[in-house]
Amino acid sequence: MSRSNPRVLSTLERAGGFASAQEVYRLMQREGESIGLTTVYRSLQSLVNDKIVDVLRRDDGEAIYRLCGDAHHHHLVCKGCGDTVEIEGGAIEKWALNVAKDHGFREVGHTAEIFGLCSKC
Amino acid sequence: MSRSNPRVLSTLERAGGFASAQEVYRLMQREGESIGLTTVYRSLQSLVNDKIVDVLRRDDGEAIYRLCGDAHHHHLVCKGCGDTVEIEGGAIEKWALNVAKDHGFREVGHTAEIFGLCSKC
DNA sequence: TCACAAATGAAAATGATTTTCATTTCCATA
DNA sequence: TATGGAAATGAAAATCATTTTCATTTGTGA
Ligand SMILES: [Zn+2]
Ligand SMILES: [Zn+2]
Ligand SMILES: [Zn+2]
Ligand SMILES: [Zn+2]
Repeated sequence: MSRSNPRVLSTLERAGGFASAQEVYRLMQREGESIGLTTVYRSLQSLVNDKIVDVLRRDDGEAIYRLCGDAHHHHLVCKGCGDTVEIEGGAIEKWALNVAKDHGFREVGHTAEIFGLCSKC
Repeated sequence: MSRSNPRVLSTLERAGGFASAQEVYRLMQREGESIGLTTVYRSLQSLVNDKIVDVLRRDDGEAIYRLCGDAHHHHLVCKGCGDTVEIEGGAIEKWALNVAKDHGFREVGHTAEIFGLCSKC
């Protein structure tokens, strides 16, 4: 296993929220950083192993990474215009933990998203 | 949009639990059915559109499909072995509705999934 | 300086999924 | 029954994220 290239972590921080390996790579290129795609993948994997970043999957299957420390939140998305509101998890956080615990699961995570039509649509 | 080939649904039933498109295809081949991989993919997509099957992602990103009861529910999935527990929404249903209403949204829906490591993993 | 391990990245390989497109199957209507 | 167009089919090619290979570079301690 190789160690993570610090510039990858720094770029993921700067990206804010979730970013895929490809996006991190493109972002670094755009900023003139010289790095190989392979190193981006290896670094992100390493950061996941070290539990410094979280990894999820987009609907299309692409892996997306995010700093674990980032404030956890969810989204309320308008199906019409795409407007998005960041919302606190609130009740759902406890619900997810309780359900998981009831079934003997550990290292628990969750995803949740609300969608509908906003007042303008 | 094409309609689902009924043999695909029948095979997915027989598979029990989750199966990927590739697995459904291999299973049909092994049973001597003549079908193209493309048709398997198209049929599964169509079944998802019609909400007859659920689709999730394995940790490696491969899409897996499964027959889904009509009742609205959520899933608790083991990241290790893929075991899945169907769970009632409970608290999350109200949470989603309330959050949406607070922001003036209507025609509200939501997605939620819990994942972790089961007691056997 | 030397030797050796770790890091790097270009290019090829992998593997799931999608797209293309020519062919076949259905089906309604004349 | 014949026929024309729509829908379904599937083989092959294309796509695209991710992994693997492997030769080269870099870092580090003796
Ligand atoms: Zn809107
Ligand atoms: Zn949450
Ligand atoms: Zn498990
Ligand atoms: Zn629900």
